[in-house]
Amino acid sequence: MPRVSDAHRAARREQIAEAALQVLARKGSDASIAEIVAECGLSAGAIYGNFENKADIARYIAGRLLHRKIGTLDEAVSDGAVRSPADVLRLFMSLRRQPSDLSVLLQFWGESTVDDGLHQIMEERAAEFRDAIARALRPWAEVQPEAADGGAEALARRSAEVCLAMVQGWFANTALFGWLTGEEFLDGAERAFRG
Amino acid sequence: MPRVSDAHRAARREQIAEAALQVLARKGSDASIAEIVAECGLSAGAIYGNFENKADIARYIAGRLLHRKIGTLDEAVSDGAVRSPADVLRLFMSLRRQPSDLSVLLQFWGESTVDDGLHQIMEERAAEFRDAIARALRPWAEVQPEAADGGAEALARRSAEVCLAMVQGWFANTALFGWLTGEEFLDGAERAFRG
DNA sequence: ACCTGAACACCGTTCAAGT
DNA sequence: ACCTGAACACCGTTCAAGT
Repeated sequence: MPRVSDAHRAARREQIAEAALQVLARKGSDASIAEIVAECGLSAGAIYGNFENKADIARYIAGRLLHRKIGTLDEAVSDGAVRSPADVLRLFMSLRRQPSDLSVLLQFWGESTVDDGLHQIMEERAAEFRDAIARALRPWAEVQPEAADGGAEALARRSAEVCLAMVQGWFANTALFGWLTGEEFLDGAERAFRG
Repeated sequence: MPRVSDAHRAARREQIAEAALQVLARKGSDASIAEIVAECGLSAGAIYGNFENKADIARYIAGRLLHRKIGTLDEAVSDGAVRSPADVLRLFMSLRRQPSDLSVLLQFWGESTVDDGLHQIMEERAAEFRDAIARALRPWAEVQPEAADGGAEALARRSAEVCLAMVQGWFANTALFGWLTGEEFLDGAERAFRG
């Protein structure tokens, strides 16, 4: 009878991950299992019955965190309107987002450079995110003069890679320094790269 | 006689920091004092005689790491030539740089969201870096039509903020995914934001 | 004055004993 | 079947004893 057990297990994992996310946002790499135990109301043993180890909890959270962001973007551009890279970024940056999520995302970037399992998850999610942006840019790419020879897909993809890198920059800059709103960043980029 | 002692102390700190940088690049947050001890050839006690604690070593390394990058940029633009934001970024990205430094920098970003002392160092260095870019952009800003009414300094500063955020994005994207060379990123940005 | 390394408190992980 | 929490190995930090 794995039905009940699976649902129970999924709920427990979610309960533990939610608690761990809170503690990570507060303490970062100083987050201890003892604190996660206190936050989720279970025991140390229960955590290790549901996750392989501490790094495994981070991997689970990373997958969920990025998945939500991507879904929200896909939904917002599903009307198929013509949107320039700046338009798509403006749309994405205007979506509601928790500042503490940004902190945890930056912690995951740092961990990724050293934890192969986490790195693989980040790469998968980044590829999904890039593809979502490329889909959103497709109508715009079709009407660009330099893509007349059938290169619209390549242009959309390359532009999506650039957009993703810019989102990363805006995330890092916002989480660390808070110098620029999304508007200011994009307006500034348009002025600086106008040509 | 603090002369000999100070020089000795500075050399010891450098020796320990250099060893810690190697271990951080390999192990990230799993780096242990025992490994740093093995790498630098001293004892645990010697480390705590020269640094307050493990986080203090990271702060010391962070200060040095970013300081070198800024100095190199300042030197490269000291001729005062007119350079657009894309030119300045192209110049900076072409400067030699260790990939392992990028990994450690990303780890520091993650830690910064949770370690106030490290965060303060990152903010100071980022402000220096932004000011260096703004100085490099000043000749360009002077000849922009929209800055005719004396707003050249404000334009240079705002553009420098945008450039720094883009460098952050390129660092993160390169360290994590390696999708784009500096050239491809800048060319793509010019095409995407041409207007 | 500076260094060593055993000692201490704490953390991640396990597993025998409970329900 | 799942949970508990004491027990273990290991890590960051200290400090008495060495030179």
